Amino acid sequence: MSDKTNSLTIGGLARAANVHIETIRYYQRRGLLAEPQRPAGSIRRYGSSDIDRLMFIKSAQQLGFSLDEVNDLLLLDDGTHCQQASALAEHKLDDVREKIGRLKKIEKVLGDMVVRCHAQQGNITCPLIAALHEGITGTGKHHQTLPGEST
Amino acid sequence: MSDKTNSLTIGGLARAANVHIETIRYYQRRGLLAEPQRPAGSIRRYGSSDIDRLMFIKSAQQLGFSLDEVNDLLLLDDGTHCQQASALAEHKLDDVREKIGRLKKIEKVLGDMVVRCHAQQGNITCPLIAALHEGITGTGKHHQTLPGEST
DNA sequence: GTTACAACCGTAGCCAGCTACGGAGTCAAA
DNA sequence: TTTGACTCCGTAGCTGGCTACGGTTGTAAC
Repeated sequence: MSDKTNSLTIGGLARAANVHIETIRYYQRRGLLAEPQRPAGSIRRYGSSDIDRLMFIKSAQQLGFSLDEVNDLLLLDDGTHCQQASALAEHKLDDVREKIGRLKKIEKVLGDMVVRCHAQQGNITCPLIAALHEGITGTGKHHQTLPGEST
Repeated sequence: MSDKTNSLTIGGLARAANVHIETIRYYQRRGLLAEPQRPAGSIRRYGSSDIDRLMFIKSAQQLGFSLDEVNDLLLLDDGTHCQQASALAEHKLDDVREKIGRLKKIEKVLGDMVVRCHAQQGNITCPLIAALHEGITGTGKHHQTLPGEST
């Protein structure tokens, strides 16, 4: 898991991978990143493989994978499990497309409201406020009992 | 704020508005919903205006407004502040469009990866895993120090 | 050898939006 | 009048991904 030049301190690793020290610790606690042995009362040292791994994690996160999902991807890290890896990606792609779909519905509703507001400038009843009272339909999932659902 | 028929208990209001009792309490603590007076050692009663208000909140939430933003909208609830209200909606519309844009970039990257995985079935190095190692660019905001940023 | 900066480590806090718990009080029906 | 369901209220916990704190130990430069 580590190369021959494990010379970085945790601070050096953080700078090299452009993450916070506490993020590294957090990933170690989550099991995403190994904690190197401490050589007899000394401090831990890190190498370029740790930088790579952090970059991998960050890349996957940018694509919308949660840390749990990143963990799954890391298990397929040897590159010989292409089917499983692409299945994860396809699943994520579905998620992303569903989110886009919901956001587009929201975009339409909001856009229509704004247009109506601009058209009715001066009118006493605001179409936007009125619409909120009447209830919005068709913006996708009910948010009722679905916390963590972000727009 | 309340009509003549304040007859609902909090449980009845929750059923009528299709929210959890604890959600109502939470909104009261947040100041989104008034707490009716308790008539001398009795329990609180709610009316249809409270149902309306809950529906308003839920509608706005479905459009992606945070509870703080919903609070702002509720201040414009008399319908005579159409400009301010539509300004909030336009701002939200910008947010939504930005999110759509970022998700579309992610969709493209993920989609390309999946296609390449399917094309290279059997190859030893998985294109997806390789891409994650090489780093992803152009998927929008850096997630570095931006928690709460959801895909 | 001292000083100042890092690393280590466990634990607590942050954000939003709830959700749960527990003990006490209230209400309505039998 | 008792029973059982409901309300009240404060407070704690949950999710995910960090971020911060504070006391102790290690390290490197002068």
